[in-house]
Amino acid sequence: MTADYSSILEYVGRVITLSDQEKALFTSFLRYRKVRKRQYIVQQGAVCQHETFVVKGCFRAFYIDDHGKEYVVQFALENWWVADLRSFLTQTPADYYVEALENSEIIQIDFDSMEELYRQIPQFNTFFRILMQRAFIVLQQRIVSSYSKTAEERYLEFIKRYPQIEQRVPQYMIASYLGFTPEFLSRLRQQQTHRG
Amino acid sequence: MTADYSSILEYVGRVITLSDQEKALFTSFLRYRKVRKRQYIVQQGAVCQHETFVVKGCFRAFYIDDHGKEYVVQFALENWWVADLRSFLTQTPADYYVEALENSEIIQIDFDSMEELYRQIPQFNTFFRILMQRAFIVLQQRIVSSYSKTAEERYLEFIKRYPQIEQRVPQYMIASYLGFTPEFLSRLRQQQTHRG
DNA sequence: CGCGACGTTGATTTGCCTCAACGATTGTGG
DNA sequence: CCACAATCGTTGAGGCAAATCAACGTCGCG
Repeated sequence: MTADYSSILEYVGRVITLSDQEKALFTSFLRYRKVRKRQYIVQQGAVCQHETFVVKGCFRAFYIDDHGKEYVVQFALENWWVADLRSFLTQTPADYYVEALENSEIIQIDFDSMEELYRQIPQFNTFFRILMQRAFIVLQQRIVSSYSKTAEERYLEFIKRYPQIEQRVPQYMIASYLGFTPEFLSRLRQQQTHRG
Repeated sequence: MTADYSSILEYVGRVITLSDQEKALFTSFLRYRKVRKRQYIVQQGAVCQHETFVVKGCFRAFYIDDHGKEYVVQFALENWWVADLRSFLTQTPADYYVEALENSEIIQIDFDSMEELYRQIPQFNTFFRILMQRAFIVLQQRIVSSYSKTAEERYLEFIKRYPQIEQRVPQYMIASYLGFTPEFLSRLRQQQTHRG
């Protein structure tokens, strides 16, 4: 299999600057993988072993509650990161599943390599600090949204912000991500077409 | 005014190790302030100038929508950080207000000092990376909670997790933080006492 | 071709909201 | 030190957004 790290190097390079030597060291910690649709890369109850960078394809992280109901926590497309972060950082059993929604190609780094990476190239602290700050801001906005807006407003906001996702994942997962039922999303969409 | 930086140094020291010289440099970037109850340290529409560490007292960050309705985004008690992070990082107008709920004492660092701090003591990248990772995890759990649990469950979870907050802030702010109305919280509490 | 996954539609229910009125407490200025 | 206003919590009646449950259509895939 050809491990092409150009995408992640480009992505990292937009935030921090690495020498050729550092790039080589960085990629030596990485593992390139292909996973098939419906395959899980994290399982609820098992320790999340890797941080995952999506090169190609699509994933969802989701939670299953006591009643067996699914809640989509996050989608991850090209150039996004996905993991059960709490599980990864504390090396304890995961709360979420992470599942491939398409045949995908990913780049992974495990816990020990991550520690080593921070030690050998401290700039990655800066990189992930900035990444986490951005992710935090988005999550905060999502919470305010979920309390201050109607289901319809959140749906319109979503398809405007992530038009690519809408095309690629089943509607019931989008409904779950937005915090309502697939039936209700169906009705929203029907109203849309009758009006617009 | 006596600027006592021991609380923040202890807090930082739990995550990274600093030499005495670095501690001195760090505190030279900081500013100690007292603020009175009802005072705003961030205003919607104005650039958020500082990251704020709470030494003593209590704050809330909140959003006001087009209809004038308030949404509490975050509480901050002793040893917590608070800011409008997006506004601070991008130096653009804030979405949130941050208001003191008690007479408080805080430690602040402004944007330029923050940049300088990262440059002169790179370990602070590690510090804030870890801080943001933890905050991210908590926010993700809050989103799942808001979709998977009833108002009552979220309330019970909240008073169990943050018993100190319940004692110190008005109920209508807690209701807002949890995403429902003060009237509904009142009814929940009435049921509680009739049952327990 | 047949089955399972997904989306749609209808009827009914419910969790929580809105609006309004009313105590209780706190704080403040005369 | 009292009167008055403002703030906060409570309670009731009625309403609505979204959920639930169930049935049915359809498409893609083995």
